[in-house]
Amino acid sequence: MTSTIATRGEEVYVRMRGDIVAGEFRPGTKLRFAMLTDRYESSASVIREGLARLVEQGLVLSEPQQGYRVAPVSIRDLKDLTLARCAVETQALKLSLEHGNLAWESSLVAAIHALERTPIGSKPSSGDPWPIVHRRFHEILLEGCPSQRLINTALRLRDSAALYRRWSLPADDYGNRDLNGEHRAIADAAISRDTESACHLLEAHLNLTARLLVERGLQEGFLEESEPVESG
Amino acid sequence: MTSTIATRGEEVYVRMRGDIVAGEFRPGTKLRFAMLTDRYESSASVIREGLARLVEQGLVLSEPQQGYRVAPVSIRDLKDLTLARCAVETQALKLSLEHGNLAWESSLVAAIHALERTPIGSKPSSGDPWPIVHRRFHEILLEGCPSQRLINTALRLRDSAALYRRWSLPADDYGNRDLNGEHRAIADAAISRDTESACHLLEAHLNLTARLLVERGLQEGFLEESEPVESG
DNA sequence: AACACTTAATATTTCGAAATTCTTGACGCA
DNA sequence: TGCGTCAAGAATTTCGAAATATTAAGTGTT
Repeated sequence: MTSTIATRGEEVYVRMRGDIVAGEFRPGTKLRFAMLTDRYESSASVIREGLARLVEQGLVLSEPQQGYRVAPVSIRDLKDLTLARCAVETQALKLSLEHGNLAWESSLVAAIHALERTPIGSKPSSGDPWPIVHRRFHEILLEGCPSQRLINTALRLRDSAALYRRWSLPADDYGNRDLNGEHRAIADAAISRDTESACHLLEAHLNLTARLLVERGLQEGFLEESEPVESG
Repeated sequence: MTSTIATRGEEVYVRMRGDIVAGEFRPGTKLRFAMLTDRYESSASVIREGLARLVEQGLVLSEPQQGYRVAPVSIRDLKDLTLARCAVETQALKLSLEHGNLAWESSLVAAIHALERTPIGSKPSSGDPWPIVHRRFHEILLEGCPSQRLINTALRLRDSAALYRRWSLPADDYGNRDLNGEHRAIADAAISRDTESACHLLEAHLNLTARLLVERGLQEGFLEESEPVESG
């Protein structure tokens, strides 16, 4: 099941990516080679290769001759990202509903079933299964789409958004929100092939998350309108 | 005007990318380090860094322990790509028409003016200005979109499509087609903020190109339904 | 001839150190 | 005190070679 990783570079890349998305490094922090070579037990060349890929995904920022840092978060960028996600995910969802076969429909039923029965973790922790089940649900939602590139684009944007979820939302705010209800509504619309409704519900779902993140982030004073340049 | 490039790695990346998009290397061909280090006068580490970024963009394929190769082309992938481009570009265009201001509108007028007056090159050559003006037109079309990420996504997909244009369409086929007319129609709809028409016209434009590429590619026997695994 | 095994050659991958650039802080001077 | 200069230190970037894996060739056996 667990695929063996062929090269050290690939392994380092996967681990770095996982650490960033999981929130091991705070957005905006400098990623020093001394630390990285120590942590991932590889030479600078290999680390650098992984960082290059992460830069391309927008998870890491490159500052020539000054190294790399975790992509900073900002309200401006969150709005930008949310707009892009709404655009891409609704289109992928539309195609998914139009082309998804019975097998896809069934896997979606399974996914919403599992999601509704997985308790929503109260605090961000690496052992919490909910984010994984949640991500899987949204992924399957799009999986009927015949364009793999479009699906990949959506998933990549989703991973960028994961940074915001991890860093600005104390998870007990989930309580104010009927997340299961939202997901159920989207799934039901999808299964009954109601493209119009499904897309609107998904868009509302994404926008609501973004709005809550902004409100919560502002309270914490963590998200800034302008991107931070310095950070200890 | 020409921005100085900060690191050798960045320069190598830009050159490799340009060479691939311009069609210096045939799709599917192996990119050997001996050749690359010689051509770009850099060590393997630097080359590898650039390749990692290109892999992330889908322009290059990585085969662990067996090196890298230029992304192969196939009809299946062209359809996948075209579907993704229609989805993303129409959404970006829609947002662009909704948010683009007068400055954007003016630059679009300038772009279509320049495009109509640039002769369409008859054969693929690096000195031909038309592809650049053409790309710029489509780029500006989207530039009113408030989400930079969405624009970037569209441009990245467009670059992947450039490989197909370069490798399967002998350019005299452009003659059968009123390209200027298509572009003019899109621009006019955009300027008069007719979102519906503009999106449909753009989608038709992209689909027609894809259809012609398939027809032409099949004639040449170059594009294959399945991706080639071997190539001398 | 066909196949398995071993060996040589070739290519990729990784490392550790050298080269380069940036950052820091002290010093001299207005 | 404030400011520019300059050296010392620290970090990034690049290289060239060592290590590892793959491919090709050769040898012997059936």
